[in-house]
Amino acid sequence: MAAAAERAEEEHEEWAGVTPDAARRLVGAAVEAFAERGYHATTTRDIAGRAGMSPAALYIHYKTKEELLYRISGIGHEKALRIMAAAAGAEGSATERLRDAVRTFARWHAEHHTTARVIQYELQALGPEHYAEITGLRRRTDRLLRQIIQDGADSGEFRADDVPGTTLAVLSLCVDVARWFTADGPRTPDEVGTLYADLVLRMVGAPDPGRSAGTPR
Amino acid sequence: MAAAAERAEEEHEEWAGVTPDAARRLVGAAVEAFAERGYHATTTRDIAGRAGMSPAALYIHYKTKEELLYRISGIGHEKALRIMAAAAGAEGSATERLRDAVRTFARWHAEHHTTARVIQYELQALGPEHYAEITGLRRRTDRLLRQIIQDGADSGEFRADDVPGTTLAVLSLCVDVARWFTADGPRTPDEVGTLYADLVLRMVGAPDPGRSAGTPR
DNA sequence: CCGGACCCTAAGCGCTTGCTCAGCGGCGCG
DNA sequence: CGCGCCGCTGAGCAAGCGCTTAGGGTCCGG
Repeated sequence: MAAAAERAEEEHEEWAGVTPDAARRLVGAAVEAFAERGYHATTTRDIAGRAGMSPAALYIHYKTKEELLYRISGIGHEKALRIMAAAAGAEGSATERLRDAVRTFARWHAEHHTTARVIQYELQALGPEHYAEITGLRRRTDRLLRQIIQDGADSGEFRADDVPGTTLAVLSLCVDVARWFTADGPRTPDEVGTLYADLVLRMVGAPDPGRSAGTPR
Repeated sequence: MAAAAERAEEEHEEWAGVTPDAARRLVGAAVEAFAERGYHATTTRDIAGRAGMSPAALYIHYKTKEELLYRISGIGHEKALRIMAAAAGAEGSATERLRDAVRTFARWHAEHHTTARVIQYELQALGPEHYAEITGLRRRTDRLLRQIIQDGADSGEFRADDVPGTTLAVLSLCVDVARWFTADGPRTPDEVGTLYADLVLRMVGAPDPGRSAGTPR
């Protein structure tokens, strides 16, 4: 029991904004459980147990199990949106911004693959109005990425005939990292990020730097 | 041939190998339900109801609900493997084989997105030994694709420093089609296949054939 | 007419689920 | 010290779950 509680708590303090302490422990425990077995296969007893408390304690901090998922999804998608926004709003060419966007976005999905798995693959378990709200966040992320690719296509840096389709593919690539990534795999989150950034830049037909011909920094 | 009955079940033609008729109807109903709500959120009563029979009838044809998922996963992954094998075993350059592999593999995931969603995203609900068996099929699919990319890298057609990583990314791209594709979206399965084939060929740095209306740098 | 093989159903069993509620213990404050 | 507050628990409820069982309708060879 105590071991389970400690393990839940040693997780990243990505939930630092959640108070009080018991509510935060519950979020951490729920993310772990949802990522492992999926929302519907996880019981409230399991979540409470991992957080080191009785099943009834969960309902002091959250009205329902679905509200827990909603809180997790909200925080996670807001974080993902901020990452994309930081890259999209930076100075630099479309190539530089796209590289940064894919690198950081894919890296986050690898590093926080448990959280990412929950927020990307358990969405359908949300109630209709919560689902709609979260979908709005995703659409904003999508628009930011699409604008980068559109900019590159307009300026001639990229060769993308189908900007929405290419955007979809890039986003799909990054998101799906959460499905296959494991901490004990051969790649670090950093490596996944740079690999994916390289692959995507070639996918959009960006000029190839540093490979055969050196480019001025 | 019971033409009328078969036409009524035309949605589920891909399960033609499943007999008797009631067992096939159950498979079709289960795929539909699993794809919509997920394995754990689907009840045996729902499956039986969609198939037009009582809950108890399910257990005449399948020992458990998990066995239904196992049958579905087996048939689906064997089909996916055959598609990949056909492309990998064809005559032609690595470029031609990769284009064909991605085009047909991605197209199948779009056209049969309900089945694909179940077999790719509900795997964890299988029991350990069934899971291991299905994972073996996936590994064979992976190897076939990796060999194509390796061939292209060896012959100099592709520029892929990280062959396993690139293989993972390509497979991930195609599989994830099942997650976002819907029949009422703007793209047909055929269009998804050709778009993805183009994107992947550029991703591996294949020489650019007479491109359409691209804007040369 | 029989008698069993084959499919199917109505009813329901044992269990787990999400969630509730009366009450308890330790803390801060008067 | 006494008292209220609040986070929490033990016990448990109604509902729904996967799955079982006893039996009924239909067809067929005899």
